[in-house]
Amino acid sequence: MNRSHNNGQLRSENIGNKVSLVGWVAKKRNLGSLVFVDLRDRYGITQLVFGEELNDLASSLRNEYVIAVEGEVIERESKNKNLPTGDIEIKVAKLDIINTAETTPIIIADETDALEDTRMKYRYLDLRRPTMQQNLIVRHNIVKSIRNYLDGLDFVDVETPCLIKSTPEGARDFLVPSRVHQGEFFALPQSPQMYKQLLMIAGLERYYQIARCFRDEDLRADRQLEFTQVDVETSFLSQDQIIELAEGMLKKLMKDIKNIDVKIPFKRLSYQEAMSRYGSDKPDTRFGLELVDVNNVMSKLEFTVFQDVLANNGAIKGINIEGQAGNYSRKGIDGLTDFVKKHHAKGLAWVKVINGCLEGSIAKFFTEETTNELVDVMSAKDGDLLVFVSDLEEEIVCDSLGNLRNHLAKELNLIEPNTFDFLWVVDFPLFEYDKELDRYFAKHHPFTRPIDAHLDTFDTNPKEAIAAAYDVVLNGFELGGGSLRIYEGDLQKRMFKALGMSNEQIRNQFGFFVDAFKYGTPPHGGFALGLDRVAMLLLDKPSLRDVIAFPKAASSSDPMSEAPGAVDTAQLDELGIKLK
RNA sequence: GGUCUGGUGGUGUAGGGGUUAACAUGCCGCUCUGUCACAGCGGAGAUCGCGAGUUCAAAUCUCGUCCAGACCGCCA
Repeated sequence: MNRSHNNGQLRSENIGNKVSLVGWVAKKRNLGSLVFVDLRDRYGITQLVFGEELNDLASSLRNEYVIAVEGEVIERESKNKNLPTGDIEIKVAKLDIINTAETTPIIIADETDALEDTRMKYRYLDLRRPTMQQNLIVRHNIVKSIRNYLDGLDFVDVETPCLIKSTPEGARDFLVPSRVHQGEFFALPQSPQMYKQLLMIAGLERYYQIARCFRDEDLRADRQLEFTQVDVETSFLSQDQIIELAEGMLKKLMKDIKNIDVKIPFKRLSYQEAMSRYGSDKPDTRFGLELVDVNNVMSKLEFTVFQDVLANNGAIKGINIEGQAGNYSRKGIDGLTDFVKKHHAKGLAWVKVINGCLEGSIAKFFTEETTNELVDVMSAKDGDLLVFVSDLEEEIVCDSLGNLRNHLAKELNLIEPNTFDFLWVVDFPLFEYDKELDRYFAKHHPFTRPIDAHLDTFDTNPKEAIAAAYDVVLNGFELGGGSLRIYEGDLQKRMFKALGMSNEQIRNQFGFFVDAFKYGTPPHGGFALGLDRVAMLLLDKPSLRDVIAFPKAASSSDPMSEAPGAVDTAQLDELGIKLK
């Protein structure tokens, strides 16, 4: 198809040009013998005007017809300053209708009133909306910026396989049956973790990949079954050097995409500090509402609930919701209580500070002295609302208040738009204890290196062991993370043992990996960045679905293709699979 | 697996025991030479997600079921 220009291109300096354009009919305005058509393509909208001689044909146009026109660029009698091409229009001399279109189920415009459901079913029409195309283009530019950055630093893009061995640590694997080896399965990678480490053993030194990863877990607005990671691994670099590398990448990205200069180095918080101040290992640091430890003052109250909790090594923390005493009625506070209960808190105690005195659910337990102490420790003043959660498990206190923080920030509009607050969370625990299974699991993954100080003791004192692991957090979302890896074979074996694996299990699952470590493994480490989340945050979208071309719905299926679907028995027979 | 919310013309909503099922937009037709959310007039389009039940009567109440979304569990 010959086109001389695209639909976002023509300006008043083109007046008099003979042009040919193609695109979709976005809108027709029929004034009788005069017909206007907005012609849309990827690049924008150009107004076409049809005179009497083409009136019949132009009148037959419907929305979303694909057409080609030839004509002359003329100055508009009345200009539209909302449109880049609004000074001109095309006086059409020739109109070809290339294809017709039925009425679309959703309106093809930036603003659609269609619900998620309908948009997903007709995703190809949803993606025809300029705003969705813009999202995909920005995503492309993000990838381009990252590739440019890494290419400039000598990184090599290597593809790793999608059909791999299942290693059932962490999330559930997607399994793919093998036809040739009946009864055996490949797994889709949750990340290219072992392969990128093998590439370091191979001596590539600097690897990256825009890698598709798969996890068979339930979806959320910020979680998909398949997602894309910027996967990076390096040899011979320290933790600080890797963090600098990632910071440089993100700094360039923010400049390239948002034209924002972010300051490096980013803030750093230890895991401990993040949890105690924000109740989260991915805190949103764009606003205050920090958690305050109030064990001391609360222990002085004649309040049995708190006394019981403290007597049994529990925790009490509070948040000062500044200036909001007047804005939260009993009912409003009930709403907050329901919210923390969803996160397993048993309740929400509260007091309002009014004229230096306390009012509210636990006010009667305070003396003048303890009131002053509380006001002091919470940095409270008149008009503040103080809320508290107590529990035997500190984790529940932190988690519920951490979530309440985010909830309050939204409810009270505390977040300044277009702010990007990057932060590293470091010094993660190496292990996580599972109460039900009564054993330790790797918090990150089993290849994560303990910090040097804990190399001797991580397996004898797993509770205290700290990992050389780091997460980068943006606005309350975990963008990515990484670690230094274990590069000594015997250390890796000790790690597997600490995770409760027998020699046989190690052999079966990680034999090839352990073997590789024997032949000169360099110190290495890296990180991975969730590309979809980066795109979501930079585009300020509430869901990953807005930045993935063909995402899955929350029900783990695709409303458009209706995948997953049943397969016929011949296919199953070939695979040796019988359904129950 | 669990909790909550929702499902009504193509799309988005209102209605919550008796209605001609309302509104907006979209769609179709007619009129119109300066529109750009064109305007004016006319019109078509809904077995109210599905299945049972209660009732003289169900979009409306009850139960079940399916679908969608948010959240919890799960998940880096």
